Amino acid sequence: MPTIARELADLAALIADPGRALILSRLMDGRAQTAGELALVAGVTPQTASWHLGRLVQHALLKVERRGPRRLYRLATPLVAQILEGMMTVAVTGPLGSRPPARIDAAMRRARTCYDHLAGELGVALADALRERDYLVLDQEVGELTEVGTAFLGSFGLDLRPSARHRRVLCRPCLDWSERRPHLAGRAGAALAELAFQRDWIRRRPQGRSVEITDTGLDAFRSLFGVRI
Amino acid sequence: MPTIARELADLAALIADPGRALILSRLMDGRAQTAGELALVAGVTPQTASWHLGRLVQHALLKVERRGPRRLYRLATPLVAQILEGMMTVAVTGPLGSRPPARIDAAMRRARTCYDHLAGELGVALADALRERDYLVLDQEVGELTEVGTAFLGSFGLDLRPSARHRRVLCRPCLDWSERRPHLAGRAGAALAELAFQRDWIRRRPQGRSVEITDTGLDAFRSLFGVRI
DNA sequence: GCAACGTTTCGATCAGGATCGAAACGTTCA
DNA sequence: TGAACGTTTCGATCCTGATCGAAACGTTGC
Repeated sequence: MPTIARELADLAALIADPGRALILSRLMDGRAQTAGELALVAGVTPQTASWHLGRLVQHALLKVERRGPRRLYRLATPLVAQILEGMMTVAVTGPLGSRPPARIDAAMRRARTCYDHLAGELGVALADALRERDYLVLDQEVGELTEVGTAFLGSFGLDLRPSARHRRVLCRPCLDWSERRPHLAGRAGAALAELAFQRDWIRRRPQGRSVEITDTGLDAFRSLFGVRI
Repeated sequence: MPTIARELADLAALIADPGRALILSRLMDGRAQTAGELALVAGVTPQTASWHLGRLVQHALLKVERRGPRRLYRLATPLVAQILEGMMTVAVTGPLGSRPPARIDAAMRRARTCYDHLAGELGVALADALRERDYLVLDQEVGELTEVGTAFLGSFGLDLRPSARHRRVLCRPCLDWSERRPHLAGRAGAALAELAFQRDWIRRRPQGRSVEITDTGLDAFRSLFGVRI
């Protein structure tokens, strides 16, 4: 009877080291980083980081790709990001009565990417706004884009019509760990985030996965989507 | 920037101990167990188990309830079960090339409960059968009961009409870690599992969360649902 | 109130793994 | 080919946390 519990414990042990958790958290935007950069993120020497990265690759949480003399590490699959995000939600719910928002980084709470879509106050406010206009139906477990919603997003050039070609689901809720309410994920969430980057409404910060909302972005989110933020 | 990663690491450390993982795994059927029973499950002395249980309660993974001289422990919320289930999926995907099914307990793989619904070969086959008859649409991220499906399940006395009263979602996919394909969760999955217990199609085994499929159960699943198992 | 039982607290011990210095490896570029 | 750089391997050290014996605690039932 033990085996699956053992696998669970082994996986958890892999995430349980503060340095490795920092590395995983850093890679949750889906981008790749070199071993040296990740050593800085984890706050350890390169040789220690190498040991950690080796373990993460060996257990298939990360995959590595050689780019010249350096090695680029990234999350092995989107599923890994999704599980880590879920764990963060549980982690923050934490000790009863909760002490959560206080200890959370302000920039991360404001706006960040969650693998390929938007999260944080911005992500949740965007989902709320779309819902208020009846573009979207979304609760903690399921989500659906309405016809007017599809048309509305289509007016920005996003093709979100259901299609057999795409294996990926159109619209899915993703529980936001900092806001504790769902934001928009799936193909629709990813397309919206991509649009925001392209129009310079948001910009990636040099490190970390928090993003900066530009002035034009703030205007756009408010006037075009009715976001209250 | 570090804080959320730190929370993640702390949570993972909590699950990373083999004994605690066994305890959590044991409680994933949603039922409560006494401290003494859980000590046996974890394979440690009562005082060690007490130390583990204390940590799990302190970090809000478990909640405890006093029943006379003994204390009953159970998972704090369904979200905890959901996350653990997700972690198991990632854990089993594990090392490239995979060595998964071999090390997994046969009874668990055959049929088990996943908090409140059915999982394992039985759970996945049931979802497949419902899908083949166009009662259900289900992929890895979203699920929906069709009108004929709602009517079909209604003929067993299950009231699965959408309702504002129920906060809980009707139908949701849950990735099965042993089969690596989605099975049916949400209100519909829970109702179906309850039906199966009531009609004695399946029985809980004394310990663990695997279930036994009775002879009448096997007949019922095959003839009534078209399950190939 | 006392005895019995399940459970927790305390204290000491022990082990696994994270860490870094030193050195080797492998790739790129001159 | 040799030098420079990023990265990994090796070896030794150190520290956190899991473990159990012993004892205390709290509840129930007589």
